Amino acid sequence: MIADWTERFQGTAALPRSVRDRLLKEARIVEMPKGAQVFGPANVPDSLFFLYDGRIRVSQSSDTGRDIVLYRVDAGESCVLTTACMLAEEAYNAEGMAETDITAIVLPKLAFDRLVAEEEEFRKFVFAAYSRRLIDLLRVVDDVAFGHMDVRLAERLLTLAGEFKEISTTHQQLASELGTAREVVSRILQDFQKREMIAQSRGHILLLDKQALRERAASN
Amino acid sequence: MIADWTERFQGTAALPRSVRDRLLKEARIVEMPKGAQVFGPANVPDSLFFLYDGRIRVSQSSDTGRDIVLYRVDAGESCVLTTACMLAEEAYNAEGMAETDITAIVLPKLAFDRLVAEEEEFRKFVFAAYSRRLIDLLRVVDDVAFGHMDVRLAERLLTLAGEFKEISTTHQQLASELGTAREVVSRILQDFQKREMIAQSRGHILLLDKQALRERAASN
DNA sequence: GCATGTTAAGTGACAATGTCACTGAACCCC
DNA sequence: GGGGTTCAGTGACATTGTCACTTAACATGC
Repeated sequence: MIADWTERFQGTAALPRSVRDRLLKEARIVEMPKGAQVFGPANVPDSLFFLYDGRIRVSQSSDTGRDIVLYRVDAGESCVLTTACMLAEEAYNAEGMAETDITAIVLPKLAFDRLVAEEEEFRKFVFAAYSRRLIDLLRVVDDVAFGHMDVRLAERLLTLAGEFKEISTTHQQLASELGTAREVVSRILQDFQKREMIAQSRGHILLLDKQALRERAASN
Repeated sequence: MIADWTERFQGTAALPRSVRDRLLKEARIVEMPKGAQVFGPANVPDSLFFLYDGRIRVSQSSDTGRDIVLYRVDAGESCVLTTACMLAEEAYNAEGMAETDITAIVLPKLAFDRLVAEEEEFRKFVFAAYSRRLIDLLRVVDDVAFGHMDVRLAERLLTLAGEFKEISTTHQQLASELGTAREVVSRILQDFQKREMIAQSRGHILLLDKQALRERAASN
């Protein structure tokens, strides 16, 4: 069904045919349905994880029931947080959740080690993945510590909408994106509505004035 | 002055003598005074950085003038954020600041690459360093997004004091540790003072009741 | 259709934190 | 010991978080 997944990743596509053939033998292909927990506190992986298709949302939960999204893993990327936690063997309360149906490549630790040692391209790929996530997290820290909620929400609405004008999501889900409470999201969305930047109905938000949202997202 | 720095790092102490001798030739030893900026937005490093002696505080600044401490690099650790940013070649506004006089080992990227490729021990060391920092940042996100300020402050006071009872720091510096405003720190410290958990004088805080502080740090 | 249960969203009061403009106190240096 | 500088205290107010609740929309079974 997947002819040759090594095509898909920057870190593997450039490798010699022989190495790729070996990888195809060593790795398992795993499919999971939308909504499945890919990894989590009760589910620490012992292998390396490369996302072939779909999208994973990595979030952190507090004991008080609030969540915050740390970053998303897209197709073609590796999920280094699993790697990190595997290597550090430390507890953590981050969770990876399949946001769509996903197909992933699971590479045993041993094969991963050999690849990192032997193949510079792959090594670059892995380090770049780590760096990317570190920088993602720096951004999250910056937002949470210093950002204003209306700005962050406007930004997130635009991101979630992409090229479309409508988002299917609840206030609670948006709150979990940003690490805040539902009531706060409701308040701000009401304000946006009053200003005719958006229209709302149960479970849906229509972005009426993306330009205004962009301005809000860029301010302060 | 430094006989053989390769003794000092987990990633290098276990290497064969020949490799370590080569490293001693390839790396430079750098000393910086307390207060110096080790790296920063205007000062992106092009080499790898291992801290031989001293301590570095890595913090992030907002445009509004507030700061937050992300983590500290202690002697024997590497500073992977520089690595990350070097590799990602992305802008970032984190800053490394020498908290004491420091002595560091600066390894050219090429030598680093070779070492990662050839030496498993070193590779483990580097990955562990990355993982550690990722997890440090997860902790920061958790604290900032979900933690209460009094709890975080109590915790930080205990950490900064270590085994001692007195801390020499200003309210402003504490605020910069936690990513909040000086006034907030002042308010909470006044409360601590009223409860006789601490005593204050200009530039100094005396921890009178560490047990109470520990309880506060553990609560909520 | 309609009753009923469930989930989503709205509301008001209050607490915690962030921001601003200012005052007062401690220290430093000549 | 006067004058400047840094540190800390203060009150007013804005934003955000928390709580307890109400109201509205949808889903389901009858």
